[in-house]
Parts: sequence; structure tokens; C-alpha cells
Amino acid sequence: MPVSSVRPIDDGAAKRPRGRPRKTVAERDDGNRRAELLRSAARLFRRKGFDATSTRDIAAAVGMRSGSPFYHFKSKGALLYAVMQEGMRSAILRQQQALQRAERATPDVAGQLRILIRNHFDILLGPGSDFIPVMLYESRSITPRQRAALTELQGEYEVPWTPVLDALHASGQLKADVKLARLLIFGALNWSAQWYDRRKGASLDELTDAAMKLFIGEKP
Amino acid sequence: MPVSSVRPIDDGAAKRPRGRPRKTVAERDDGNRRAELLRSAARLFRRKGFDATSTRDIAAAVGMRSGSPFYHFKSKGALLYAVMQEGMRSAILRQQQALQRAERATPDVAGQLRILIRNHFDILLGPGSDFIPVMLYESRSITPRQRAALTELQGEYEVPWTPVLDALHASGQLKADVKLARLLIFGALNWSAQWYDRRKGASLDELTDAAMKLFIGEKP
DNA sequence: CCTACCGATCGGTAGG
DNA sequence: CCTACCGATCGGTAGG
Repeated sequence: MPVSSVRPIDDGAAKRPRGRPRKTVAERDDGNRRAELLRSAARLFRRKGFDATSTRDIAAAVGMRSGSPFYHFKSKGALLYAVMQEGMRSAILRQQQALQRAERATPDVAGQLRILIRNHFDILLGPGSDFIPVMLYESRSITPRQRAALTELQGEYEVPWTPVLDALHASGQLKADVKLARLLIFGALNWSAQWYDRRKGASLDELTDAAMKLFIGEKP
Repeated sequence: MPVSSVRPIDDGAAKRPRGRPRKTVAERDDGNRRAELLRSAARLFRRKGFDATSTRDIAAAVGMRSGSPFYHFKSKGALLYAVMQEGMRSAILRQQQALQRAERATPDVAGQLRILIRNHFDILLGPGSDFIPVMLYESRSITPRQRAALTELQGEYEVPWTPVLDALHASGQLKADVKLARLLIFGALNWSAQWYDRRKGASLDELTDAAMKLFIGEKP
């Protein structure tokens, strides 16, 4: 498509030095424009919240005009849901990989809990970690049906935790009721998204140490 | 003021059987209309979030017209901030009372932690508990200056916790670094506002038991 | 505290 | 993916 396409109003003078910078053909039409939208949306949703973020904000963040996000997503809500789904899928995958990586070392139960916690912090607080916080803190803005689907994914994510917590309870290292303990533990971890600052304070390893000591009184 | 005040447009027929029910003089002008607004705002802010709640929603919840909340609060943001301030002030007061109430029994350190945790759950999950959740989950929507003021109040709230956690650390009952432990503990507690349902599941006492066992391995 | 109103913003769409 | 646009909603205000 040549530079001078149809312009309903205003055209005549100018060789187009005004306006946003044109993208090359290679940049647009690229299938990962969608991924860029997701990333920018996640970042904005996290920083400002879903309702306070306009689709225009998101468009501008990736160099699009106001109407263009709707070419990739049929609504603002669909964008939010896509962010959350992507976050959960990625979290489940990374958790599986972390567990497989540790398999050779055959850690004891406490060691397994450590793997899970350390990985959880990574997903939650590591670089590019906006998707899961958005999922955790913006779930008010999705439909009940969407929420149900995400709850299922969360259940999948929690699967590996159950046998570990059960075993720690059986061995007396975890005294509390397992179901409540799981909720309280996830709370302690998830809340860190509110206060943790990667640039100062404890490292994720130190955080994991503290969590292990707090929950089972030791750090393997 | 008589019933027939000036009506710029439309007046003539009718003896006013239409429209909302009129309030008696005793009901309006009452100083606690402000308090009603605060309560309704807290409930709506919690259920739908600050941005998704319109000042019209709040007005309707107390039987006012759309412009009237601005007679009591100069902006929507001022209403939010008032909710948060009220929540913190009340929380600090109730915590002091809980500690004084327990003073005669001279509980040991673990017993003191139990008092603090039990009271925290009460503030967070008990009847009429919308103010603190709003404070915890809507702080993105207030100004930096307001946030600083609230952080100060939160510091005041945390004052009694520090010596307790320090003592538990010194006695070996709390193994984790005290500062990180405090953050993780508050996370575990605060997150309960996301999942706890007063009508089913554990009671606040059982929740407190679980938290105590999880954090220091026993429940005094 | 109500009435009547305003400017701004927003999600979304038609048509190319 | 852009242009141009629309209807709806919203926070807030003047004047009583």
C-alpha cells in the first residue's frame, strides 16, 4: 500500500512530516503485534488497574491509533481475559519445568516446597511479571464464566502443592490444617506483589528463605 | 422549606405522587448522612472497585440525587480517602482495646500474637468490614500525599506487633527474619479478604488457630 | 440537598 | 490497521 492512501478530510499540502512515525511493512501485520498488545496491556492494567486504563492508553503504548486494538481483540474485557489466561498458562508451564529440573536431585518434601515457593516468587516478582498480578488483583472485572475457567487453571497450578503440604503435615513439620495453611501460604506469597521492590531489599532467594522458616521452621 | 419550591421547568399539574419518596425533616440535614455515605461508599468500593463505582451509585444507595454527595465531600477521591482514614482510625482503636482487654490475663508472647491476629481477622472479615479491604485494595486510586498519610497510620497500627515478633524471634519460636516475617504474615492475613466467606467454612477462631500453627508451630 | 446542566472521556464501530 | 465518528456515562457545578 503506497504512502498516500485515501484521506476523507484534509489532504492537499504537505509531504507528511506531521503525525506519528510510519511503521515499515515488516513491523506491522506481524502476528506478534497481538503479543505486544498483551504485554502492554498487562503492564498498564497492573500499574493503573483495568478500569483506569483506557484502550487508547494501550494502543498508544504499542504505537497504534485508538481503534486498532479492536482489530486484535473484540473488546477491552477480552484483552484482560487474554492477559490472565496467558499468565496462568505460562505459570503452569514454568512450574512444571522447575519441578522437572529439580527431579534429578530428588529433594525431600521440604526441598520440594522450596522449589515451589521459589518458582512462585519468580513468576510473581521476576522480570516481566505483570500477568499474574493482574490475574490476582483484577479478577473483579471479568465475567463469572471467565472466572470459572481461570479458577480451573489455578486448580491445575495448585495440584503439585497438595501432596507436598500433605506430606509435611504428616511428618509434623506443618502443624496447621492443610487447607487453611495452603490459603494462608498463598496469601503470604501473593501479597508480596504489593510491596516487593526488585531494586532494593531482599533477593528472591532471601525471600524464599524467610518464607520457608516462617512456614515450617527451617530452610533446606 | 415548603413542599413546592421553584421548579425551573415542568410544574403545574400533579400533587407530587411521582418521584422518589420524600424524606422527613428529621431524616435529612442529619449529621450522620455523611456517615451513611461513607458506609455505602465503602461497600460499593469494595464490591465493584473505586473506578467502577460512580458517584451516582453511591448517591442512590443512600437515597440521594446524583449531585448531592458533593455537598458532603468535595470529590469522589475525597470520599475514598475518608473511607480509608476512617478504616485505619477504627482499626487502631479496636486493636488498642483488644490489647487492653487482654492485659489482665497477662498472656505470654505467643498469646499476645494470638490477640493481634484474632483482632486483625475481626477487623478484616467481621461484620461491616469494608473499610480496611478498601484501604488495602484501592490504594492505587489515592494521591501520593494521601498514601503517605495512610502509611503513617499503618505504621501506628503495626507498632504493637514489633515487640511481639522480636520476642518470638529471640525465643526461637519465630525463625525467619523479623522484617520479612512481618510482611509475609500480614500478607497471609490480608489475603483472606479475597477468599474468606463468613457464611461457610472456618470460623475466625479456627482461622486464627491455623495462622498461629503455621507461623510459630503452636496455638496457645 | 435537588435540578439541570456541561465538558471530557471512553468503548466500540463502519468503511476503507 | 487508520480515520472519523457516535452514544453513553461520568465527575462535577451553579443556583436555588
